Amino acid sequence: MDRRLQKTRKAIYNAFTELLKKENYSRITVQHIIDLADIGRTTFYSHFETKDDLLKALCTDIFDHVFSKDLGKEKTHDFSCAKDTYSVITHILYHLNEHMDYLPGILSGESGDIFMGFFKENLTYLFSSFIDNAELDIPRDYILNHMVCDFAETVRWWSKNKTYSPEDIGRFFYKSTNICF
Amino acid sequence: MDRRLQKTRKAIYNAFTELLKKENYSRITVQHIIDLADIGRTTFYSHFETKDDLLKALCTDIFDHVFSKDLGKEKTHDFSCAKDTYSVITHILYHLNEHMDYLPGILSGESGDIFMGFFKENLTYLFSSFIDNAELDIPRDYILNHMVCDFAETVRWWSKNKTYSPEDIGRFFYKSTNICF
DNA sequence: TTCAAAACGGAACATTGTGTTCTGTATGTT
DNA sequence: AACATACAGAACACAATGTTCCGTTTTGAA
Repeated sequence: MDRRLQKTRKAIYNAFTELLKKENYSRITVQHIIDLADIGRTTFYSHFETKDDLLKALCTDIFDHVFSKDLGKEKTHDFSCAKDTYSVITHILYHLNEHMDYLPGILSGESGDIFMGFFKENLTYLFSSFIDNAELDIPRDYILNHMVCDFAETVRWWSKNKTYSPEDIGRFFYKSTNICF
Repeated sequence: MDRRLQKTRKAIYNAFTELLKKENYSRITVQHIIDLADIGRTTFYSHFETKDDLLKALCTDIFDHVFSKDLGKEKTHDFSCAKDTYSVITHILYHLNEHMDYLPGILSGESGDIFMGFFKENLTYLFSSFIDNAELDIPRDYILNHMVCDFAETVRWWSKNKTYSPEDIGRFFYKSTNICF
């Protein structure tokens, strides 16, 4: 409720994402964030325990926005219908696109693992409903991991080839991943 | 030529891989390596500039062994023949299996990026010959990245599910990647 | 066998980044 | 206005890195 809390929290977020546009997560120090956000050292550590903690909070925000908001009201979707599957994927890509300017700064090193952990967790939940009818001689877990990593790596590739639209990327992914779709 | 050089170098390597079996790369300090290898601090830094430098040297060793040794004499292979492609993949998996006990310690964080960088570089070179005949409406670069990441992530998955044989993993990969094979 | 070059060991050091603690000030809520 | 708390700033302890200096041991060649 205290405006000060939200104000400094936002200042930290802005400084963090701003720095991520120019530099990789691992090269950013807490001091950089503090300086750019123009706050005291104590203040930062009263909001976040560590730099990783800040990153996790940012990831939570991103994926709450990307997944729950859209996919929550998509209960009507019929995942056995290829068109709906495609539209869900494109929707996710659209929302990720909003964060694309600072995503490359996260997608490497330990921070990449943290981000991908959140991403895969959400994707696993989403994709697991797609393959319950599969009866291949390949472990279900392998297939699920395969699809999730495939999509996640597609996004990583996209972050390095930003000329493409969400629709393009969705199509690339959809066409190259034949299994269970 | 100096036996001391090779002796301490081997001691460092052994200590490093031994520590990687129990702990992630990022948690291992130079001091740990020094202690286990039973060498002086100065000695370590006369061999390797940094901890990352040591990792890169290890990666070079691994992939020189995995790729060049086997794939060098496989010039006879006809990559348009599916059977040969499969055998090449299985061969790579066989050799990677020799390092599987300490691979999980590498495959996370910054060290994972470094390892994957070497791995993907080799895979890209290998796979690029597979898809020159493709005329899809998807960027060639995307497809190549797709296949490389697919295989790399398969190995990563394998490192967490060690109950499977190289043949199993080769089959999983081969069956789930339809494109260009 | 001798001897110079080198590799090694050990201790100390500067540096960087982290996370904590303290004290005093400023701000928001009631 | 008054109380609570969020903030600023400086100082601190701690951990890990990479360097420097100096003395000792080993190696390979003369």
